[in-house]
Amino acid sequence: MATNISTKLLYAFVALKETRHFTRAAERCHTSQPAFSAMIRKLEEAAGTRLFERDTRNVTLTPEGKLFSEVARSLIADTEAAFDDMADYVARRRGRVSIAALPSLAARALPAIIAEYRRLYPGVAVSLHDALSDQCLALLRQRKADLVLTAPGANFNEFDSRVLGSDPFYLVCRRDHPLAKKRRIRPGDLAGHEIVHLAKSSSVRQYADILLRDVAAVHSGFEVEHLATVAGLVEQGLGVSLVPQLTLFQFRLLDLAAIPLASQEQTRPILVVTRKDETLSIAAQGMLELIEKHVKPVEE
Amino acid sequence: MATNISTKLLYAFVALKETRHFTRAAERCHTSQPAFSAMIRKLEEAAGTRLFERDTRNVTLTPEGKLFSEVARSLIADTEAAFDDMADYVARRRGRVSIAALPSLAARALPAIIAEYRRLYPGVAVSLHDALSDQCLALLRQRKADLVLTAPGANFNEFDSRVLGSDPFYLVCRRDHPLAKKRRIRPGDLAGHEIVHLAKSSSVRQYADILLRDVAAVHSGFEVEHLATVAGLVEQGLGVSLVPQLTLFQFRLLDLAAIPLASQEQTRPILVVTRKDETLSIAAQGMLELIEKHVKPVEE
DNA sequence: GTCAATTACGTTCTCCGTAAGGATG
DNA sequence: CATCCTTACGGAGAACGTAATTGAC
Repeated sequence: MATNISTKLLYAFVALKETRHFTRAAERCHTSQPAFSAMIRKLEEAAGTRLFERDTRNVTLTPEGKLFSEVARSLIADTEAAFDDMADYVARRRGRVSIAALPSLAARALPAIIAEYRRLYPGVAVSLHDALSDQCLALLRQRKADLVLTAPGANFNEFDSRVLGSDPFYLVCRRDHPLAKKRRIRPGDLAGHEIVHLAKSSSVRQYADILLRDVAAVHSGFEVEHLATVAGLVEQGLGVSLVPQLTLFQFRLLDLAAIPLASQEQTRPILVVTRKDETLSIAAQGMLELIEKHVKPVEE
Repeated sequence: MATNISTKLLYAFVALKETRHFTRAAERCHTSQPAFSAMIRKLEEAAGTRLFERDTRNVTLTPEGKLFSEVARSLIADTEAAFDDMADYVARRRGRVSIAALPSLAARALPAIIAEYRRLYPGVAVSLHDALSDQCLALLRQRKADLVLTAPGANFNEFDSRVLGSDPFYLVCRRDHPLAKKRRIRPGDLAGHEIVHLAKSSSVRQYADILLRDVAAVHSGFEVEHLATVAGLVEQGLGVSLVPQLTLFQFRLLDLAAIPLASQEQTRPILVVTRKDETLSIAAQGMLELIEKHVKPVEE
């Protein structure tokens, strides 16, 4: 029933239709003339009727050949379009990639990566969501994001995740603060100091809380949403804060001191999270490679 | 460049997409599982990328596979539609055939043939033009007719023509006319009788003129367009006429006498005329076969 | 007699099926 | 350890190219 038709036969048909000459059509198809005859014969068998009327002198389309002629053109065009499209996606001349990332990553690390990506693959549409971890994962679940950059949290079993790098914590304080003179900070050093906190929903806060678990720090009473606000409060001497390296740009703007924590274990891992058992699109793979290229050197 | 893609590969793709299982998809394609794997591999090579992500447990579409999936469906559908259409034309479930014929043929012989054709092939659109010979040939030239039934005339070299049968001439007259008692008429018998003529543009007239070339017949002064008018005039005793057998029905309606001419050579050949070096459509071939089946027995 | 499509025929190559291999849960 | 996709391999059939044949002008 389902006769097997190959594009080769369609190309042969079009070549013969246009040349009206077996020998020349065979040349155009890079094949010998008898082989070409066989292809036409095979196509005619599939069609169930002669498509060309021919003798040794003339080759003309039959009425059925004329009917087939119109459709053959569009079959070829559609097939070529399909594979050309596919080649565009493979070459990242077309496509789409959507990233969701923590605000700290979205603001600082990602823009340069995205800029390079767009330079390499201008045809691919890139979208970026900056959101807190839970919302990033929700976007991933809803397929509104392909890649998520975040720090570890609860319920990551649902996804695939890989460590991209780790983001060490720093103490930030005024340059005239007593702790500003230290080269390294241990959590215990913070005992008795007022701490400006981010909201509990932020991943930075969750890691900071772990760091401060056994420390008698004084809560400043400030618990704000944005790092820029933390920076403003710290600059006014209203407290110090613990933030990851990737957010330091916010504090450097105000000429605050940033001192690394002594313990290297006290870092916030940065993960790339994807949906489980699903392949990244080629566009997204390219983005991931670029992210790894940029982030890895920062870590080591 | 032009990669050769066969429908077989597209069917394999769809089968695997729907079953998500190589072994079952292979069964659906009536092939062994390794052969099926090879087909998928070949399609992926043509696409330039993996279309399925698979391990021993799961088979899922890649993002590129999803893209291809949509287009594969329509490629298959278009190809099937093309060949199904062709099968319809071959089986004369669809198509078109246009006949142009002399009025005498169109009125009497053809309706029954066309009726049978429509019964056999109800899907084929049949059109019929009744016109004089020159106009029939003009329709053929303009491709508004596929088949012409007419009598020989000038400039038939432009076309292909075949004799279908021959239409012997009859004398028609009132039953009380002196000639009505004869069993056979020779042209000479008409000497002195008034003749009712068709217009000179008709093929009947042209053959009648040849028959009367050497006869001192009296022109009645009537030269009319339609056979029905000839019949009316003859019925009123205003003359006799010479007409081919196929037109006699017009005269029998009025209970007139019709006597065959003695000389069998004095017949009007009936030709089927087609365009030179062009194939008849399958629909038209069927019509021609039916015409030959009906006309041949009349002749012999 | 020449040009061109078809047929004949031997070779090559692709495709297929069986059987073994390997990965995964 | 059972499932199932892949690789290996040998054989069958298709496709191809060269050469001979047929046919039309």
